[in-house]
Amino acid sequence: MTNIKDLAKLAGVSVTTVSRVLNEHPYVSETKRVAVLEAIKATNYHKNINAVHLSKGKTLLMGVVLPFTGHPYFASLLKGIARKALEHNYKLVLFQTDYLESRELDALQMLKEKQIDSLIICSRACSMATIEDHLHFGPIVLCENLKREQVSTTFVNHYSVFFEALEYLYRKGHQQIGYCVGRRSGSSSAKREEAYKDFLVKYDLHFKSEYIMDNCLYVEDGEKVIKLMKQMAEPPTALLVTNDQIAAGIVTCAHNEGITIPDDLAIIGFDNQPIAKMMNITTIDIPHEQMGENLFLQAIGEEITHKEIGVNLIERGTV
Amino acid sequence: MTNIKDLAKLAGVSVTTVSRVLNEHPYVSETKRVAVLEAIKATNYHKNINAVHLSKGKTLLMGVVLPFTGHPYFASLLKGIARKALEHNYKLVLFQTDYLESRELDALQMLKEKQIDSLIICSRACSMATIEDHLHFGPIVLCENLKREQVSTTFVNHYSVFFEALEYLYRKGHQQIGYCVGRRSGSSSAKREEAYKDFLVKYDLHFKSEYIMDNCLYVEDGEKVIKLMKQMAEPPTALLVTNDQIAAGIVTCAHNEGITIPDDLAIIGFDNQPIAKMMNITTIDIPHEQMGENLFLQAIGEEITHKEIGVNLIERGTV
DNA sequence: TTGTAAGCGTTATCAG
DNA sequence: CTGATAACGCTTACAA
Repeated sequence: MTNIKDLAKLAGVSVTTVSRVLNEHPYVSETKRVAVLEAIKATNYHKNINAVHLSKGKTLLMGVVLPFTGHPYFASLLKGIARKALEHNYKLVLFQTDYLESRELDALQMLKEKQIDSLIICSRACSMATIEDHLHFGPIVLCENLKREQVSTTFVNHYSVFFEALEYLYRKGHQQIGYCVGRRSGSSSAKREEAYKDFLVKYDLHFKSEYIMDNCLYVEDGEKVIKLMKQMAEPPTALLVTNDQIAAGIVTCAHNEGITIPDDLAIIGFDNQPIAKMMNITTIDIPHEQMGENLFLQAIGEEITHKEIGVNLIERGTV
Repeated sequence: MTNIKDLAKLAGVSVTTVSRVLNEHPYVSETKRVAVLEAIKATNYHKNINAVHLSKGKTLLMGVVLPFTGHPYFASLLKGIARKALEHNYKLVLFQTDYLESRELDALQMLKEKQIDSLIICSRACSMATIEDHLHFGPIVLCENLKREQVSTTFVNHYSVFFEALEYLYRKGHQQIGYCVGRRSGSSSAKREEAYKDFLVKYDLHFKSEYIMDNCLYVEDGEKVIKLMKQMAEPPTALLVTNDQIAAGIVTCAHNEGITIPDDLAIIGFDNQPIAKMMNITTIDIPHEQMGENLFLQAIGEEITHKEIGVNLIERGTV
């Protein structure tokens, strides 16, 4: 494997000069430049990037922490991040955590060890204290509604979005409203639960814990939701479903079970995915790719910022 | 940022000794070990991994090239790869190519520059010649039906799988069979087209180019397929759909359009995704995660191997 | 415009 | 068991 020193010898110049043409610095005479270029061709030379990293203390590698890539929510986020990464010449190192804290710690460790320059955590499992402990090794950005001094965030205000959606359903005549989330212990779900309870108080409705359905992630979970509802003495007349995939599963399954939508059951999905359009599902459009882009930009930016992303209700046929 | 030299000074030993305790070598006296360990605690020391990489010439980083992560096929592959990566202490660098050759070249470049030890290409856009040019920089493994001397592969025999599926439909009485693929120019699709044509010849049926529908990737493409079929004078009575998502879209859409399944139209999906089970779609089970695992193992293995993965027809209600 | 030489932080070799 | 010292391959003052 030929290196910069060999090149120098071959071209009859110093390593510095070689480095200069490699990095397109000015102040290299045309003659020498050509000589070096020829040596490069002749030897099929290419840099050892690890040496560059060591020397510069930077890697142009960004870590991305997410529980799984298969879920459309994270896939969209990732798409936005990847787009900006490409533009800015960064590569992405993926950490699929399955919500295991240990995997998140792996990522934090790589930040420590300087193998990645910065870290985007799309969904956090570890404590904020742990995050803060690692902050001085490099920028960490989060995708949640938080406004700490030292951490940039991009987020949707799940509280107000949820509250408004609930009021929308209330105005449409619903008083028994349930909802499905992916992971009730997550920070977004906490905000949603808060909104839900405040909504109930405001309209003097009472809380039924069975109306909150947890662990809904994929289309097939729609079946589970319908089953749960059939077991209820007084099932909800409307459902907020935090992802269109599950909303689609519910709609399909309801159909098989002879439940009419929206008459027997109204549905509002989230994300405005293509499937929602196809199945004419009322949904809340959330620009995930744009969020991903913003996360990336924050991760390479100097200042700490907090960006709230706006959402948009798309009225279709399920309410 | 404290380094190994500082530690040595602090603990009153040589850098070599520090390195030894860091890497858990034997032959270090308990006294010195403890001294070093204490120095590590005291300084909150952590290795600079880039120096390790440079020194060792290895990174424990594996590149993964795929067009997009949102698609369930690639997501499953990635899941399998990630699982094994975790086990073997590798991290993954993601290259989302959108089938752009230039992005694939980025990955190849990183292999050259030793930033990644090896490369898994889940779906190839560049030529085999390009691949072969990079082979001596590190192992490259492919996910396609190919048996070259120097490249390991894990694959499904799309020719025979398709052929058998076609014969299955034929036995069920279908003579007008169409099919949908994601990317007709891909190597798997080429095999499928071959099988399709051979099937037609064998049973003396004639070829209709409109029966091959390209660019079907997501659920929503089901709508497109139904539209296309409605424009045909003589639409197919059965469809092979290379992904369950699209099959699901077709089933849903057909329903809306008053097309009865399987009477008016029979459907076989591919992949055996949960949605297929939920919607009772006959499908061909392909163990993608297992493929991903195998790809990873090949990428870190010494020898070149070629592994064909078996598939399994799941008979349900759409044929 | 060019080159020398000192880092960057480890690991590996080899002699003791 | 221990420690000098030479790699690893590149960047970057600094001097010329």
